[in-house]
Amino acid sequence: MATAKNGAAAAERRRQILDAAVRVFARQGFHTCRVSDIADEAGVAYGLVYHYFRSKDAVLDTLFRDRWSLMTALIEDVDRQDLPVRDKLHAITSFIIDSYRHDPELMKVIIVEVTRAANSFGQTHLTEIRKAYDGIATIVEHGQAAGELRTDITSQFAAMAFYGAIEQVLTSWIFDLLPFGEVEAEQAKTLIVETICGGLDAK
Amino acid sequence: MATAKNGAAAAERRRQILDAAVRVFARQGFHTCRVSDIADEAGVAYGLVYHYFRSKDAVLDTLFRDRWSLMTALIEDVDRQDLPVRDKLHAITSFIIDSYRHDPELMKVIIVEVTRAANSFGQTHLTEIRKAYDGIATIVEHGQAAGELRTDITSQFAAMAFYGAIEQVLTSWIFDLLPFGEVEAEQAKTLIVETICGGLDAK
DNA sequence: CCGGCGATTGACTCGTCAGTCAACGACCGC
DNA sequence: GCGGTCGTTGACTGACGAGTCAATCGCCGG
Repeated sequence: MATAKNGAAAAERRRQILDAAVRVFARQGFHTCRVSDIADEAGVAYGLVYHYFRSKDAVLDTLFRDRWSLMTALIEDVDRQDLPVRDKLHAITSFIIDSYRHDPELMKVIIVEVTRAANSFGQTHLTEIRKAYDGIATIVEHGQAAGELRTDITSQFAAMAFYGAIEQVLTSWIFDLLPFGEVEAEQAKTLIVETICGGLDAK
Repeated sequence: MATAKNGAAAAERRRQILDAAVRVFARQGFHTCRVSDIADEAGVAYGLVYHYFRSKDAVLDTLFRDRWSLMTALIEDVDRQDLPVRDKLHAITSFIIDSYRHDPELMKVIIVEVTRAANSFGQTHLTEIRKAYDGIATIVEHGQAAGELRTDITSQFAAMAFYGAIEQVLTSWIFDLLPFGEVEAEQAKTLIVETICGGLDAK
């Protein structure tokens, strides 16, 4: 029967395939890799991938959803706290950058294959992606209401600029356009918030 | 022989195919469309696409290079002028947004299929893309040297934040996350520069 | 008119994979 | 140790689409 042990083993196998998929997608890209590459990387038979996932797409869907839901949850959570806007935005930036530091391959896949691929996969997840933007916009609105942020820049717009800056920095790390390390990661957190809130103008 | 008339006719045919490709890529995406879709859209035979282009990739390459080279040229040109940094950044923002206003489908293709698809096509054009980032960074450096911009934010970083903000706004238009029109386009130009230079903080 | 050359056509080839499925194996309860 | 269930295997199929190429067209110079 489907005992707890069986369930755990199944979850482990599933994880094994997902982890392999992350490595393969990061290395070769979703479109360029074959399902057999994932199976080989995971050390399982081709058909087993289809035992755990409906299709190749479903594997990427799972990777994206599992991770993205954490982010939207965090955004909502942060907004509920009683903090200065800067701290809220810093918390979001930290979360994203730490996600990258912790698992660069997974973040590469999510950004390159989903978030930035709004034509193919992003289209499917547009609602979820939008949810993150909207959450950030809400935070900005609260900051505006509290008099912390200027009101002549719409919250939707500010959210796009903020998120766009973060994603561009991650992308520049992913493709080695800017150097990445512990130091750079910490600096980036401050710099992004500082740029967006403080602006580039000399004082 | 290859007379001037023949040459002109050939250029026209080539253009015809390129224009069709823009429409098809914008509608269906590069990976999802077939070469026959481009041929059908252009009203020519399948094989003719291969008479004018080495491969399907070459069509997209051409579209990207033709447009992107204009942008890097503009960036270099703007930097040579004696203007306040804000005006320089405004000029770049204007150019990109006007490009979108003038030919949204072409810009959609370039952003979605190349710039934001650094894994597949972007990889091929990484050098050209980088050239634009570097050009913006140079402008920031000159602004810093002139005392117009703060120096505690590195120019590379500032360039990423600036470009990232622009691209995110375009992306939000492309996928109908924000409304687009003449008014929004003009507002966006000011807002992007204002956000990046002035910052979101209330004064 | 004719010969020739480049433009144009579209049926065909050929490789590539996503997804299927029939068979095999390991484990468990009885 | 027997039967059954579910995890696992990997060869196979069917669809699809990029790129080829031999045949046709139409223009132009002689």
